[in-house]
Amino acid sequence: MATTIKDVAAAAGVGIATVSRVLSGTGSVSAATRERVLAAARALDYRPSAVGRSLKTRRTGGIGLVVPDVTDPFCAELVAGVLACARSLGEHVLLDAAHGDPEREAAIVDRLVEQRVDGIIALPAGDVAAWESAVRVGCAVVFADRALPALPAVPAVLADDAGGVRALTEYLTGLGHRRVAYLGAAGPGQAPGVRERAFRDTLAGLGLPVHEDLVVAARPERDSAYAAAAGLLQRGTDATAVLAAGHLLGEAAVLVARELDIRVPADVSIAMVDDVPWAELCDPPLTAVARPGHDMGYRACEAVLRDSARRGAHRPVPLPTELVIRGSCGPPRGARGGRRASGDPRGGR
Amino acid sequence: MATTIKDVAAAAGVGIATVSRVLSGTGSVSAATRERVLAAARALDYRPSAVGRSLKTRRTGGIGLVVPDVTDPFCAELVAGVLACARSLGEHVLLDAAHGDPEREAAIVDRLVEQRVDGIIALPAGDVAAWESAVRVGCAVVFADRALPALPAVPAVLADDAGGVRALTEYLTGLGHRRVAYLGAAGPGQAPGVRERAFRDTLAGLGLPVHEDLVVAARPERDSAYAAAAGLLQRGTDATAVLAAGHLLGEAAVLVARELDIRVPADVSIAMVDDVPWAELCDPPLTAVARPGHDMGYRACEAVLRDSARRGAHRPVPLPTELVIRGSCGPPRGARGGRRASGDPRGGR
DNA sequence: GCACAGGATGGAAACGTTTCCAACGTGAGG
DNA sequence: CCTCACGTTGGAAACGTTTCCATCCTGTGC
Repeated sequence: MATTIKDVAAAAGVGIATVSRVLSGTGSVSAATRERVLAAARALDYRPSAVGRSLKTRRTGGIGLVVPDVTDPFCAELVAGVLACARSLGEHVLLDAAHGDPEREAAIVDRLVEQRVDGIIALPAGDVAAWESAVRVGCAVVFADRALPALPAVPAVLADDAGGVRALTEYLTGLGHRRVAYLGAAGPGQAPGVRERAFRDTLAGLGLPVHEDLVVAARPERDSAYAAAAGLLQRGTDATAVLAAGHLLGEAAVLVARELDIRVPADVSIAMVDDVPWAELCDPPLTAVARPGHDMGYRACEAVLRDSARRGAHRPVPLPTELVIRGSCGPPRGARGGRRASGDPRGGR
Repeated sequence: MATTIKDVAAAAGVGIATVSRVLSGTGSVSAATRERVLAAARALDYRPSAVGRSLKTRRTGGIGLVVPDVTDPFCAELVAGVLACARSLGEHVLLDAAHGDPEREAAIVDRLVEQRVDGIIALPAGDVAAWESAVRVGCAVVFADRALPALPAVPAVLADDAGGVRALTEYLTGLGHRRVAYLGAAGPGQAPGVRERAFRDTLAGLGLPVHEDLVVAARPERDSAYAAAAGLLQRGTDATAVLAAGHLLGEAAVLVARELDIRVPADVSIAMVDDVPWAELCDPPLTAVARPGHDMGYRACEAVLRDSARRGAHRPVPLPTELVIRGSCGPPRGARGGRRASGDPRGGR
């Protein structure tokens, strides 16, 4: 059915080795033969089969990409970066979404290994065993955006989240806020993430107390984020600013504030990590920490191919973030009216 | 280096055919042998090679997906749908972005054909030749979201864009608008798209005139959209409502309106096609026509695999859209006699 | 006790490439 | 005129599977 190199060889009246040489450009062939082969290939609509080639060359030219969710703007940006790099390096990309489910992630990784991708890039959900086994069978793996502490040997391309949160915390406190809420902390049983730690450390470094009641736990999912934001903003608005640890948290904060008729930034300032497109569209535009998603994807792709060439030169320098100041943050309410931020009651509106 | 089926066979003391039978579950093997093989496979960390298998079975289990841009929320939604279906059908997905460039698209399609994907799903950019050649060599192709008029033989999964625009147009005129602008028309030399045609037809059907000066051309790209929106809204605001033909156009309209201090919906109503997440976040929340991106992706994936089983049963029924009414549209300014903006039936906050 | 059915098993071919290696001119240098 | 080098060329092996087919063995029915 499908035409193979053999058909082309027969049609051109040459051996298959010659066809291969012509089409791959290697070796030497006379100009006349080359023309004949090319003509035959064109006439027969011949498309070389990558699977035959891959079997022989032991390289598929594919790289696997595992993200939590393609519809997440940050993930999408990162995917775009990987795509861009892959294209420029002549590779293609196998994409799948794990949706935060380690089991699903394990299944995806297994499949990618079976497919013999040249390398895998992942925003890991946490299935340590699957990743271990992947690297054990010799698959190049690079993490992006976040790493797995249990697997320090796997290179990771990270953003300077801590620096971003620090800049944001300093900015808010610099505006006069003394009761800054942190939305998106780790749950009771879990270890705090880098962002939460940066938040706490920055406040501590500034000699300011961390109000534990303002550090609220939330997973980066819409319902969890919304519930947490509602819980935070409903109970008398004693926080004068909210630092959302991710764009889903920020979205929730904006939504809840609007529903509760809390004015931004007059009543409460809001800022978040991740400068997604809608940050500029909402009213007022949201101040955010931009993380270089595209760049991270691009670099992860470079790294995974470099690594697949077996030169494991880790470059653990985190990529810089940028604080993008828009209109959603101002001085704490009452700061200009004589009422000091310290004993600020829940006067509200 | 990598362990193959031969190694497993040797380790288990059986033939490779037996290993294959055990691992693929076909044929009959004694329980004892099965255990021995399984143990050997586990001990050796054996991962069957999909490329070997694909070569023999002539199916790769991969499907190609070509979109304009992964960072576009609608595309991302569609990709997610394809991913979901592919997963449930045991396939994997090769993704690439053409960025509206036919040449790039052709290169991507060529590569996917080389990779011997079981089928290709695409939001085509327009490279007719590449698609023709792909179907000629026997590759199953399904278009999604838009079709290529030059290739009527390729099945397409479409949304009822015309119905959506009609609903939106009727809604706006129903609010009393007589000067509705259409943002995102085809350029001078090009044929109008389905949406523009639906807009015109609906007005005509209502016995209302189409104001040609309010039908402004724009490509669905940020700069083009912004320029068009600025051009439209700056020249005295003679339009009382803007129908944006896509979310990028809608975004531009919102941004320009804010910069020009045009109140929405008091001064001008804005609505758009594509109910992307930020529509709910902006202020006021944007009325939009929701198109089932996820569903379209899912169905396109089903169709392409059905089709690859060579049963080309086209189902050209367009998927329904839904008009999601939020706060960005109200009666035209001055409709109530004075300049009263409050008392809108649709309170835009 | 013997033929036969049928389950279990291994050998080998095939899938479509790439690439090593041998063979075959053919022209040049001795 | 012979040899040697070199550019061209084709055969064949290898890559890792699946699967057809033949073989072997164990019961079973007569």
